[in-house]
Amino acid sequence: MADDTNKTDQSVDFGILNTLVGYRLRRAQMNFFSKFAEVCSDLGISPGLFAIIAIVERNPGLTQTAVAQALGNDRSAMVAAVDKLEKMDILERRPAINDRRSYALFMTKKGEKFFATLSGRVMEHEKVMASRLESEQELEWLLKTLDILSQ
Amino acid sequence: MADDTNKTDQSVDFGILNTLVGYRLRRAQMNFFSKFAEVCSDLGISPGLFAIIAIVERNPGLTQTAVAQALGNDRSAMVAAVDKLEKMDILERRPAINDRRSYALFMTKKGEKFFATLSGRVMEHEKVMASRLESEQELEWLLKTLDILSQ
DNA sequence: TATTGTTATACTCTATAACTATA
DNA sequence: TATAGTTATAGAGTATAACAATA
Repeated sequence: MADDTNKTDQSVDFGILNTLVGYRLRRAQMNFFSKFAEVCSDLGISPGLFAIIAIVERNPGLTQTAVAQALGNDRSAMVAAVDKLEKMDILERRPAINDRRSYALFMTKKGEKFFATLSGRVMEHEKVMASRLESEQELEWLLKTLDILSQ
Repeated sequence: MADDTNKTDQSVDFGILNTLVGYRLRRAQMNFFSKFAEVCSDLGISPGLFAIIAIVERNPGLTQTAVAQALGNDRSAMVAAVDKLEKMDILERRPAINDRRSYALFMTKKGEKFFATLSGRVMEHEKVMASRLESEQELEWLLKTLDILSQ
């Protein structure tokens, strides 16, 4: 099977890719996403939905558009997401009191409990990954660095 | 417009998201991808296509499946990608000499020049982003850390 | 039996444009 | 005029299953 005519997978040279932050970011993020799926897919929650819940839980009363802007998503993508979360009885739309065009988003009681379970699992996974780093200081440095590269 | 009934975007509390490496990775990677698009979309190259070219350029003769495995993609996704790159006269399929099932991938002459232009642009963008870091040492540390988190 | 390239398919994510009702 | 939510739509990316040719 292996010969010296066609290269085998083991000896692949990644060349410039090894020096690119962009490529390494992609690999690391893909790994985090697949681990997230292992931990949370049975609850029907994707990373994107988790982010929405986390924002609403901390900022009750935000409109759909405000949540979208905070997360860097498009308004239109919020509709199906909030529809799903409302059907799952995790959060609910209430008419905004001062603007009849918009809805304000709030957690349900079940949603609060659900988020506690969910964030527990996510933080557990984060701790496992963070344990690969050398110190708490290194984790803080990584978070700060990723934030600098996000703008 | 702004009032104290519904929160405005400026005051959004990201809560747990601020502590999650997974979320920060996503934001940073989205930023890198949109910058990559600004720099390379006029050449018709996405980050995924760039990675394929970079691997073939450094490892001429690899099969489609070998490239897919190296990049963590599925075989089936390679077909359309290689079709496109072949139509762009960047790389070419040649029958593998010892296995009539598979093709070996090679750069064309035009592809070599194209890749030089392309990687020049990408590295320029990388330098701009890396200049936000405090030192060359910090960049090395970031690349190493992202690699650790990719497995 | 297993593997390569391929096709078909489907599902998610994302982005755009247009509509309505309100502001 | 501008904005919020919505709908329709289209594109990219990704994953699975199955098939023919070949190992």
